[in-house]
Amino acid sequence: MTELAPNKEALFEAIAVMGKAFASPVRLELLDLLSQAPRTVEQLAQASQHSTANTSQHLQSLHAAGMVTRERDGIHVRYAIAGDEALRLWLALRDASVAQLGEVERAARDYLGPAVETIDRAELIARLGRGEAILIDVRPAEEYAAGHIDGARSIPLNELEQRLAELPADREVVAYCRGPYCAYAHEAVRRLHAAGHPASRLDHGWPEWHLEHDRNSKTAETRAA
Amino acid sequence: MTELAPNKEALFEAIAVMGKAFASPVRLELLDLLSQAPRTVEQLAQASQHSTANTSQHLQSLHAAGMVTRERDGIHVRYAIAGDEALRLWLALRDASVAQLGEVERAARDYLGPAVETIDRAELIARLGRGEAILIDVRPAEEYAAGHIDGARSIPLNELEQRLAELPADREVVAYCRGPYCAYAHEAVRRLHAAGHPASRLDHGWPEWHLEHDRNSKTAETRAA
DNA sequence: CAAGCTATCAAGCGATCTATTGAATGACAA
DNA sequence: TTGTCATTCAATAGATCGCTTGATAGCTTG
Repeated sequence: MTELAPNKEALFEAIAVMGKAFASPVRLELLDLLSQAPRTVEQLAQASQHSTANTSQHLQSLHAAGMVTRERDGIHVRYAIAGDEALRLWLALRDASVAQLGEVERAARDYLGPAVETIDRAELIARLGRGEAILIDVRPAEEYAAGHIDGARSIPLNELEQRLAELPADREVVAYCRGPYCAYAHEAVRRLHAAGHPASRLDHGWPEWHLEHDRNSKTAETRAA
Repeated sequence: MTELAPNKEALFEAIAVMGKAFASPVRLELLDLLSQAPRTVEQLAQASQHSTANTSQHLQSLHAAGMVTRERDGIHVRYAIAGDEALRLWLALRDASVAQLGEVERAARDYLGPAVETIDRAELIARLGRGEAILIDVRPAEEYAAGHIDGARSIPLNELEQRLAELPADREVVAYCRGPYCAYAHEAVRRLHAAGHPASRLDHGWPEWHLEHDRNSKTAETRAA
């Protein structure tokens, strides 16, 4: 057979750089945090419970793999996910893991606690249209500020009990958070039920919604560029 | 803030198992080979120029990550890509690498040689419909046997010169191979030009075509299941 | 310009990964 | 049963990775 492989290895080696980015739980956690909102190294270090130096090192791997962008902001360096393509890839890996590895699903179930009533995108839109429900974002306020579903109101999980009065008693509350494997919305629905308030959970988090909903506008952007 | 992270790590750790599968050039090469056709350990070891034991070890990582399936075939063990989801993920990672890392693209260009005329899916269908072109698959015969574009004829690259007579001189030849980063089709077009035959290259390989083309039937399958 | 803070760099140690070697398992055929 | 061959298991050295510590560079404020 004709020999056609002088540096085929180089090709796979280059792709493996990106693969390595996904090979560490720490980096995946950082990526997950960044898929909610841009953050500084310090914030990420604190959120992930690692030293600043170590966090910085992992962020550099992710940067080398093209998964995140880096930007000086005064005295800080702010990292963000590299774009919708990178976000899509991360979500695809996560979903593939869940689909193909049973372990992931078991780990998720242990972590999320008892099942709560869940509705999907179409059902949410229908209920909002009929004025039957109100939508709340139970993530931390900074993440809401960095991007949220149109029409949602920010009630971080740790403020939920004190702010129950803000929620009209006659309408169902739909809660969403970081994604299908984030426990915030599950927990919020359980607490609302405990307080006697009708509630359910949206099966998408902000990143999933963003990719799905802004697909048209984004592809238009890409086309223009 | 309410503490909600007893074993959140377990979740990322489980996802990282799949990530690790993509962290080694050797595993990526095996995955690439398997995305063309199922193969035994021995065949894979020979194709990738590694020892049998080493190849087997890497295949087990891929299996643990849920990326490949394993099946006894008499005295052999035949590995195959785990399904369209796994194939989709591999292609997504590869394409994302190419899009985001400049290095990959440079490595690819070095490897592929001078540019050749390339047409896309729609153009191929149009030309085939008008009877202007014939489509050839220049991959090894086993890969053609494991799956090929409907209507293509198998002419492995190393048999091309001897079989020029089979090609009608009045029709353009369109060649395809393993994918956009495989050199076979590029080389085939150059050789056909050298022999005075009009030729061009399809911008998709068999895996891409398969995912795109069989999408409808496959989602129907999934829905039925 | 000096102080104070954030992020990165550099070096080092332990843990993990990779490829090799040789032995063990499992299927087939005589 | 015995021999043979493909594959896997087990053990090992060498390389790489991951986290820590201490030093350095960059920006901002006084």
